[in-house]
Amino acid sequence: MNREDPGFEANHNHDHCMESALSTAKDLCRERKQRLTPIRELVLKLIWENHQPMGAYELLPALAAAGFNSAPPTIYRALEFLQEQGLVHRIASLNAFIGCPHPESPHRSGFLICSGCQRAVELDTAPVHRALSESASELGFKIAHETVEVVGLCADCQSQPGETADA
Amino acid sequence: MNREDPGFEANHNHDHCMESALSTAKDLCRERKQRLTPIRELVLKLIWENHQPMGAYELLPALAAAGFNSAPPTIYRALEFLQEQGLVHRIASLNAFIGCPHPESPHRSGFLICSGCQRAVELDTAPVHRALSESASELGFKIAHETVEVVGLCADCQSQPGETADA
DNA sequence: AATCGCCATGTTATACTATAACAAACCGAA
DNA sequence: TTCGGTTTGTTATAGTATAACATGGCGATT
Ligand SMILES: [Zn+2]
Ligand SMILES: [Zn+2]
Ligand SMILES: [Zn+2]
Ligand SMILES: [Zn+2]
Repeated sequence: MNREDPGFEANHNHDHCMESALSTAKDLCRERKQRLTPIRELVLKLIWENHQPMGAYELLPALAAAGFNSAPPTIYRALEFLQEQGLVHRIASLNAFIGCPHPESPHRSGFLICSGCQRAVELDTAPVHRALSESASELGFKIAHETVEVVGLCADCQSQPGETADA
Repeated sequence: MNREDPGFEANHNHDHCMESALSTAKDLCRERKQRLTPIRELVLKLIWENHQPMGAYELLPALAAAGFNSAPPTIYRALEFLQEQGLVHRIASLNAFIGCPHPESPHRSGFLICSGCQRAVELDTAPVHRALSESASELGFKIAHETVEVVGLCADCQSQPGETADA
């Protein structure tokens, strides 16, 4: 546990990062008496391998290649399970799914999404949540769920020529 | 201009609210030399009439009823125009569109969405933006666009029996 | 070990959301 | 009036997600 979130750093140890996420997932599912079946584990692995938001249909070919059925319900069921366990999050503005770097406890999620390199990192949403809570409570609104997805350019991509900060 | 944003108040003057939005839209388009054609105006009217986020395909029948072609491109083109002019916003987490209460100038948008009555109100996102900017700048991330969509229960719906704050 | 029931997966079909591509009509400026 | 760009019509298709029911595997209980 307590893995590092590599953020937008391109040169972190990908393999370690992924293995660590999978191992944490196994531990958590065992603790919770949930079944991390081969399909579910494979989907989680694929998401971490790519290390960027992945569309459901992008994942299907790899499922087929691994010998599983690859009709849409297969992948959506796996994604549903992984989301319920907090192992992946859905990014609504991209129709895509990404691994959660700290699935041990449920939490509000928010993302910075780089339009240059397509990577996304999970934000600490506490400050955003405080701001939202304040606005909401003025209206007597009771928050149940927050979607916070910010598109822009990461530090690396800002220094690449040709990248502009358009969404 | 300077219309009131009725927020979650159920008993505001709907007709006035809608007429005002349409009249503002006409003014803005004239100023900008953009053409608020009958289809575009009708789509905007339908969105304001319902006064809640509307899916593209929910709007199509009314287009057909008004004698227009009602194939999907018709509605998406109108919505694209209205978004470009800032007259409507898209809510990604709902795949839906809603009228903007202050389209005079471009702005970041954010929404509180009531899961009880399906209404949505546009937030003042300045405080949220400050919080996001701070988090982003720590990572050297340059923000281009923010999606902020908060689901919960409005004050009215909290007092209705049977409503819970689940998203 | 056998049984039972639940959960997971397979399979087919379909709903829902959005865009591509090209033709025809319209509209406004020169 | 003519021209050229914009808007709309039309057909087709891409992309995202779920319904519904059958089948199979796994694990708890006996
Ligand atoms: Zn997370
Ligand atoms: Zn980047
Ligand atoms: Zn707005
Ligand atoms: Zn409400």
